[in-house]
Amino acid sequence: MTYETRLFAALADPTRRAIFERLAARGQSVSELSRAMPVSQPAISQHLKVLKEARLVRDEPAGARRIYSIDPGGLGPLRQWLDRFWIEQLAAFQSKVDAVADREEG
Amino acid sequence: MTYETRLFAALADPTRRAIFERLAARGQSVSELSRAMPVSQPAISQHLKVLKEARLVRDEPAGARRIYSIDPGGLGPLRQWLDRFWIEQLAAFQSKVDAVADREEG
DNA sequence: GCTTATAATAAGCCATGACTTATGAAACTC
DNA sequence: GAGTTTCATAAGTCATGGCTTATTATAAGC
Repeated sequence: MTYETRLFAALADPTRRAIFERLAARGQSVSELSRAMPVSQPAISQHLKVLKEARLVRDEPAGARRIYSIDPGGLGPLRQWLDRFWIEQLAAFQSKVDAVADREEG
Repeated sequence: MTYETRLFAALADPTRRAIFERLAARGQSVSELSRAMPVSQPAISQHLKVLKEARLVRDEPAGARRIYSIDPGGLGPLRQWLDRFWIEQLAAFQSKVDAVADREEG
């Protein structure tokens, strides 16, 4: 699986996005997340694994706990992907503008 | 299913992203897409349906054909979602800066 | 040291999703 | 108008994904 696909797939699940958004507000442990969410602890751990493999999240041991938090640059590739189309759309728009200009000249 | 989920889910499939990227370059018909891609015509139609429901793509009849193209504002919600975290991350950074400033003052 | 808390992994279940072939329905081409 | 092209939908198959309960490993606390 491509890294890009991993990224989009990680964000495609609503539970996983909810976890990500919680972590964006504040880093926290697995148990804290699982207490706040309507799924079991193993489910949370599995989601965190997927998020981590997509480099959206990182973890750090803290005693028996493990604090998960947002990986700061994690959304960078998503932004880059998005910007590609921003550019392309601009280019497409520009060529239409040019076409009109040419028509009015000629 | 939430609209946001539909959007991410639509982009999570690599074949579907490939279709989207082709259409970003140039609007084209189903048959044209299916000739260029390694899946059957029905598969293409099914993918286009998903992309359309995510408002990433629109279509227009042209005789027996049907020309699909990018929906211009389709990526807007994705950008907005992304910007939310951009802001949040900035805010988190700012509070750290403030903390350091307070420490140096006190 | 024994118990308790925390989190990861294993195994199994069920729904969904991506694909296929087959078919039907419009619209053009001659 | 018969044949052809184009596209959507139906139906079926197979793999994957998200969840559960059960279990194990590691660290804390008394």
